[in-house]
Amino acid sequence: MKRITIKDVAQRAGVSSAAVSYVLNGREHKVSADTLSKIKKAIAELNYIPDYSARSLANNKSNLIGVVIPQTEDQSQLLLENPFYCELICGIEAKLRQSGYHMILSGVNKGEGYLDVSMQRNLDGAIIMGIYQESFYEDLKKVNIPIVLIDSYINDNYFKRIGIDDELGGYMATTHLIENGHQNIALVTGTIRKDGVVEKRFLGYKRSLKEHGLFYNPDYVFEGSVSYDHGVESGRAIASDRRGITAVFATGDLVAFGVIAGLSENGVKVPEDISVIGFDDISLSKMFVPRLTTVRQDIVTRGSAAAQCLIDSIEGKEDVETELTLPIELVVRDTVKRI
Amino acid sequence: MKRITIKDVAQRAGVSSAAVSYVLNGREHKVSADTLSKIKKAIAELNYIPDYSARSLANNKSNLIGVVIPQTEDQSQLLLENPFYCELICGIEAKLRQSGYHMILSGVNKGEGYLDVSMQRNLDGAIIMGIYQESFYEDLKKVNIPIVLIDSYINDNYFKRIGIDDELGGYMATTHLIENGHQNIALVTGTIRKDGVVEKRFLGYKRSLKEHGLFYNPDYVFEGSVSYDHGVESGRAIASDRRGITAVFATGDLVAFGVIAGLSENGVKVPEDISVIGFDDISLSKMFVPRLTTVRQDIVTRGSAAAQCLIDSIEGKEDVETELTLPIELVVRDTVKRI
DNA sequence: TTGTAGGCGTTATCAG
DNA sequence: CTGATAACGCCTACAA
Repeated sequence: MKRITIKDVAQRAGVSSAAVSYVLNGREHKVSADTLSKIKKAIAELNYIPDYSARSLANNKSNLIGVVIPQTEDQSQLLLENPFYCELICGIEAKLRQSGYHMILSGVNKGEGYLDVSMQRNLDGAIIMGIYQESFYEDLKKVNIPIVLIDSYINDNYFKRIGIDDELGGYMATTHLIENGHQNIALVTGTIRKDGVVEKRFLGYKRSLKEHGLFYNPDYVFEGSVSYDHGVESGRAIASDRRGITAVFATGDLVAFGVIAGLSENGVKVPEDISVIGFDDISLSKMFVPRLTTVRQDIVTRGSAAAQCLIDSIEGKEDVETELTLPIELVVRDTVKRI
Repeated sequence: MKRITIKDVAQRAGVSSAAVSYVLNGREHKVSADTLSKIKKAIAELNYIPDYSARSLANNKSNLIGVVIPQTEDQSQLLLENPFYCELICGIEAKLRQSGYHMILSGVNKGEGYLDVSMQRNLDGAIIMGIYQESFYEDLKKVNIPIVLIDSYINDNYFKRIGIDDELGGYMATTHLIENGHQNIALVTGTIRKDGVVEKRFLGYKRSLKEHGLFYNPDYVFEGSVSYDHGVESGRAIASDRRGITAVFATGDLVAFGVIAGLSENGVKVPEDISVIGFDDISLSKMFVPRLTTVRQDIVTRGSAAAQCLIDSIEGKEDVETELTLPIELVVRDTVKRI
C-alpha cells in the first residue's frame, strides 16, 4: 500500500501542502471555507493517514508515552504477574488512547537507564512505576519531558506523583487488626527501601503499634519480595513457629494470598487460627476464597489519573498538581477474626 | 538537553556524516580502521543517541511492534483482568526488547480498525490477540507488514499463527472428566464464535462425548463471556438446578474460578459435589484453593514464540513457519473427583 | 488567503 | 574509502 502523503492530498484538492497541513492541525481559520471543504474531501477520498515519524521529526512531538514497569530479577520479564500493574496499565492505556497518544510499554534492562528510549523515541512523557536507583532519575530529568511517578516517594519537584497515603494505609490495616483484639502482628512485605511505598506502609504499621501501646518486634517482620512466593514462604515459617502471632499484615494482596496458602498448607486456618489483612484490593481479591480483608485503592482510577496528569503537563495546562493523593479505604471481608 | 545529531558526531570525529551512518548500521567494513575508531570515540564522548523517528522516515523501519489485545465491551479497557493476556505480554515484551524492538500496546476502538495505527507509526509488524470481524483482517493485510495472530483460526496464509490444538485440549479435558466417571458434563464458556479458540474447545468437548457414547445436551452449555463473572453466574445456575450435572468443563481458568465461586456460594462443594476442570493454567491456578485441574499451555513461551516468529519475518529469515502449534498437557490437581 | 522553501535527523546513492 | 546530496513526510516562517 503506497503511502498517501500530504502532497497527494494537496494535489488532489488543487491547493498547496501548507493549506492541508493547516487543516490537519486545526488551524482551519487560516483557510477559506471553500479550500477547507476541498481538502476535507480529498483527505477522505484518498484515505490519508499522517506519518507520525515525520511529524515527530518536524515537531518534536511524538504522541508517544513511555510506561515502565518493574520486572523480575532473573528473567527480565515484566512484573505483570502482579495484577496491580495490570490494572494500572488498563487505566493508563484507556486514557492515553482516548486522548490520542500511544503507549510504549517496557521494562528497563538491568544496568541501563531509560534515557536512551526517551531520546530515541522522542517520548512526549513517561510514567514510571516502581523505584530505581538515583542515577535513573537524574538521567530522566536530563531528557526534560514531563514524568509521572507511581509508587515512589522521591522528593523532587521535577516529577509529578500520583500516590496514596501509604503510611496511613499501613496504619489503618494494623489498627484494624488491633481493634479486633490482635496484639502479636506479623508484617510480611517486600524489600523495605527508602522512599518506597513499602517503607511507608511499614512506618504506618509501627506507628499504629506504638499508639496502641504495643511493642514493635523485628522478629515479626518477614521482608522479601512483593510476590506470592514470598508470601507462601512466610506463611510456612509462621505456621511452623507461631511465636504467638495471631495476625498478619501483608503489604500487598498477592503476598497475602501467598501467606494464606503457606498457612493452610500446614493446617493453619484463616481466619480461624490466624487473621490476615492485605493491601491494594486487586480485582482478584474478590475472587479469592476466603474473601480478603484489605486496604482498598482504586488502581484503575489511579492509572487514568496518572495518564491525565501527564497529558495535562504535556499540553501545557497551567494548574497541573505536582502531587495527587488518591483516597483509600478499609474493606472488611472474611479474613480477619475478632479475638 | 539539546539533541546530538549524527552531524555533531561527524564533525567531532572530523569525518562525514555518511561515515558515521555506516558504522551506526554495522557496515563498518566500508570504513577504515582509523576513521572507525575516531567515530566510535566521538559517539561515546558525545553520548550520541539516534533518533528513531528520523530513521523511520528515511528507512521505513521503525523497530516498533504493535500488540493488540481485546478489551471490555463497556469501558474500552484492556482485558488485562485476564492473566492469560498478561502472561502473553510478558513473553512478548521480553523477547522484543532483547531484540531491539519496542512494543506499542493497545486495544482497538470499537468500530475502528488497526490500519491507522499501523500506518501512523510505521509499524514493522504486529501481534494480534483475540478475534475480530473480517474487515479488520482485510485492512491489516493492506498495510503489508508481517502479522502474527494469537487465538485465531482465520484461514489465511498471509498471517502467521502461534497456537495450540484447542480442539484436542477440549477433548482432553472432557475425556479426563469422563474417565473419572462423569457423564453429565456442563460446558461453561465464552461466546462460541466461528474461527475462535472457544469454538475448537467446544468441538473437542463434543467429540469426546460422542466417542464415549454420551449424548451432547445443549442445555448443559452455558455460553457467555470469557470472564470470572460469567463463571459465577453459571455456577449459581448450576447450583440451583443441578439437572444431574456432576462436572463442569470451563474453557478458561478464570471462568473456572468463577464457577467454583458460584457453586460454593450456594453450598455446592468442589470437587466433592461437582468436579471442575479449566483451561490455560494461568499462574493464578497454582495459588487458588482448591488447586485447579486444568489443561496447561505455556503462555509466556507462547508470547515469546510469537515475538520471535514476527521478528524472523521482519528480518527476512527464510524458514519462518507460518503456523506453529505449541504442546499442551493435562495438569491433574484437586478439582476433579472420581465418581 | 495561499504558496514557496527550508529544515527536522537519518539513510542511501553516486561521484570523487 | 570518503563525502556531498537528495530523498523520507511534515511543519512553519515568510513571502506573495
